[in-house]
Amino acid sequence: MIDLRVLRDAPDLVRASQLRRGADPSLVDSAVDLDARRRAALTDFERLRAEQKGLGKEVATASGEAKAELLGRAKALAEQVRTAQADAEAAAAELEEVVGRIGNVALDGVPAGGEDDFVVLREVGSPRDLAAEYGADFVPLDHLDLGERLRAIDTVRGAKVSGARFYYLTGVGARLELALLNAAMDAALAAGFTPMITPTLVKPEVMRGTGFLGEHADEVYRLEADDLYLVGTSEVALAGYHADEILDLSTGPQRYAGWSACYRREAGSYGKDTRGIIRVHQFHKVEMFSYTSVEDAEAEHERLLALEEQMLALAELPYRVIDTAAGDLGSSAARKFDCEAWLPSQQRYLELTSTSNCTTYQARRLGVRERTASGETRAVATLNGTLGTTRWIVAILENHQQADGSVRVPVGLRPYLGGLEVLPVVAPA
RNA sequence: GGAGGGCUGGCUGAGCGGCCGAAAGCGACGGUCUUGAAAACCGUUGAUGCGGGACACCCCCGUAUCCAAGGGUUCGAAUCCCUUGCCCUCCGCCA
Repeated sequence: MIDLRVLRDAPDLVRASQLRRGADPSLVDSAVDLDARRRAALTDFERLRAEQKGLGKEVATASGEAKAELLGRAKALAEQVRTAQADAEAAAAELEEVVGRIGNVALDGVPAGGEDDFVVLREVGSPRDLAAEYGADFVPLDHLDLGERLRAIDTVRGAKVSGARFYYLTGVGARLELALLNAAMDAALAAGFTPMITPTLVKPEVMRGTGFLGEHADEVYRLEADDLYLVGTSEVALAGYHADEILDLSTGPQRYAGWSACYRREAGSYGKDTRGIIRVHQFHKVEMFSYTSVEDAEAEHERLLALEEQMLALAELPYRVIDTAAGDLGSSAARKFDCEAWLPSQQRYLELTSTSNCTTYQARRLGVRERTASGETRAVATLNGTLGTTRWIVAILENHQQADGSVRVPVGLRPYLGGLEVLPVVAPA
C-alpha cells in the first residue's frame, strides 16, 4: 500500500511512477478524490458520535419524564449515527480498493517500460565456448539430458505421480540440491542472517499483505477447504513473521534467511519452458529477507545483490545483472535486480536470482513498524533476494558439463558433496 | 473427534451495561538523592485515524476508533447473546 500522505501531498510523483510502469495514472486522481470523501464522511460520523456519547451520559443521570424524553432523542440520533458510520466505512473501503491497485512508487533510476526494457548493469564471467573446448561438432546437452545420464532428474515419473511440471531429484540430483541450499544457508549465516525454516501454508491476510493476491493471484495455489494458501516463496512467511509488530532497528537491519518449498501454479505459461525443471510447480529455495529503516534500504539492496553474486561465483556460473524496468516490478517492489545465468543449450540467459526493494509498501500493508530514536513509530522497509533454488541445478549442469556428459562440481560446492569432484554418467544415452 | 476453562495496554492482572482507553503491580523512561551506582522517593509512560492551532516534521488542543476477530441486542457494550480463531486442561483416536 502506498503512503496516503504521499498520495495527498505529492500525487504527481505517484502519477509519474504509474506512467513509468505503464499502469493507469488516473487511479491516483480517483484515490485523491476518494480520500477527501472518506475524510468528510469520517468527520460527519465523529461529530454525531460525540453528540451521541454526550446524550448517553445525560440519559444515565436523568429519571422519570425527562429520561423518557431524552431516550426518544437518543433513539433518533442512534439511527443517524448508524447511517453516518456506514457511509464512512463504505468510503474507506472504496478508497482502499483503489489505493490497493496503485503500485509502489518506482525509485529514481529505474528504467521505464515493460519486461524487455531492462538495463544490463554488468556481465560477469564469460560463457564457456564448448565448441572450442570439445570440437566444432560438439552439441551441448541440455540440463535434462545431462540430468538423466547422471540419474539426477526424473521428470517422467514426476509426471506419472503428480502431472506436468513435477519431477523427482534422485541420487546426485537430490544431493546437489541439498549441497547448493546448504551452501546458501551457510553464506547467509556468515553474513548475519538468522536461518529460518518457514511455514508454506499461510492465511489469506498474510498472502494479501505481501502483495501476491493482486494481478497475479492466479499464480497461487489455494486450499479451499481450509482457506489457506501455499506460498510461492518463503518471502511470504518471512514478511508475515513481524506483521503488526513494532521492531527495534536501532542496532541495524533484522535479517532472515528462509528455507522452504515453493509452489507456483504457472497458469498462463502454457508451452513455456516445458522441458526439464526450469519452470515447475514445486521447488526449494533459500531466500534472504531484511527489515530495515527507510534510510538503510538502498544500501541493504546492494548488500543482498552482492550476496547473490557471491553465491553465483561459488557455483562458478557466468551471469549478467539487470535492472528491471518499472512495468516488470510487481506491485510491491520499488526496484528489482535480477541475476541471470547463461544457458549454453539455449544460448540465452535464465533468471536465477531476484532481489527487490519494497521500501515501505509491503510493511505498511502488514503493519510492520519501527520505533525511532525519538520515540515515534513509522513503517519499515522490506527487501528480499534469492540465494539459491532448484533451478540453479539447470545452470550448474549445463555450464559444467564435460565432453563425456559428466559434470564437474564447482570447487565451492565440493565440501557439501563429500568432496565429490565430478558427477559421473551412470545411464549413458 | 468429545467435554470444560480462557483470550484486557511491553508483561502480570482488576474490571458493576453508562462515571472505562481501562485499577493496581512490574518493566521502561525522566528527575531528586549519591563521588558513581544500587536502594528509596517523585513524575511520565499504548496504538491509529481525522480536524484545528502560521498545519512539511516535532509539538499542543479537540475528536473518534481499538479490551482475540466478525456479527447481534441496547439510547448506550471490555461487560449480555451468536459465530469464528487461538491458547490451556481432561477424555478418545492416531502419528
